[in-house]
Amino acid sequence: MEKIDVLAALAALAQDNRLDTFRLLVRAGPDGLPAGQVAAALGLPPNTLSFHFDRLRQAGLVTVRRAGRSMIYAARFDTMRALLGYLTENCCEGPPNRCGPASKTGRAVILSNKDGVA
Amino acid sequence: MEKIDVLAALAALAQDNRLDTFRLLVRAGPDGLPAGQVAAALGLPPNTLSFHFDRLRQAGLVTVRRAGRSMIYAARFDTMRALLGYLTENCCEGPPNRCGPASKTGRAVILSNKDGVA
DNA sequence: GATTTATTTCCACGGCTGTCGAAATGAGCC
DNA sequence: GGCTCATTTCGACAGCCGTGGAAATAAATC
Repeated sequence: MEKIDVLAALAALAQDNRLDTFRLLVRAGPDGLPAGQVAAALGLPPNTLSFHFDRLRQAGLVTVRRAGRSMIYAARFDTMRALLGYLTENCCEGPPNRCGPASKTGRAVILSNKDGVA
Repeated sequence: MEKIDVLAALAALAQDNRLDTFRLLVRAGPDGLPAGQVAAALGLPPNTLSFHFDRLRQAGLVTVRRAGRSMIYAARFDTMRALLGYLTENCCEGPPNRCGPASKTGRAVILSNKDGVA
C-alpha cells in the first residue's frame, strides 16, 4: 500500500460520521447495506451521507452496487487490512518490534518483515 | 480507547508531513529525536514543524521533553498500539473475523473479544 | 407517460487546516 | 549582562471540509 493511499484512508476514517458509517458497514458484513438504511441508522440527511460515502469510496474503503433503486454500500476489508498492515509495519516498529503483546484488550499481534521503509 | 481519541489520532496521522514525522520518530525509537533534527530530515521550517508536533502531541501520539535548548520528541507506542487495537476490533470484524491471515506482507493477527460497540 | 421512492449532484456558507514570516521565549555560553 | 542557538507563539492567508437546501437523476409501479 502506497503512502498516498494510506493518507487517503486515514483521512477518510478521521471523521466522526464516516467512522460511524464504516463501522456500521463492517458490522453489516460483505453484503453491505442500502444507503437509506445507513442514513436512518445514523440519522444523517441523505445528501450529507452521500458526500461521506463518496469520500470512503475514493479512499477505497467501500464499494457500491445498485440494487433496484437502492445503492448498496459495503466495507472493503482488503483495504482495511492493508491499512492496518502499513500502520503496523511503519508506525509501530522501532529497532525492535514495539507493538507486540500489550495493553488490556484481549489481543495479540505477531509480525515480521518490512520492505520499503523510505 | 474512546472513539474521540481514535478520531484525534487518525486525524493527526492523516497528513503527509505528520505521518512522515511520526514514522521518523517511530524508527528513532523511544529515545526520540530533537525537533531540529526532524526539521532537517524532513526539510520543514521550524515553525511549521512545531505546529505539527503540537497536533501529534494533542492526539497523544508523541511526548516531549526538554534537553538543554533542544526539545526531544518521541513516539508513544502505547497510543499507536491502542489505535491499532481499536481499528482491528471495530473496523475489521464483521460477524466472523475478516482481518485474519491475508495479503502479502508477512503478518498475522489473532484477536478476540470486543466491548462497547454501540 | 406520470407518480412515487431512493439517491445523487449542485450550490453556498461558516469553520477548520496547513503554511510561513516575524517576533517572542528559553537555555546555554562568554 | 549580552549574545547565540533552538524552538515556540502570533498573525495572516488561501484552500479544503462538513453541512444542508433545492434541484436533478434513476428506477420501479401504476
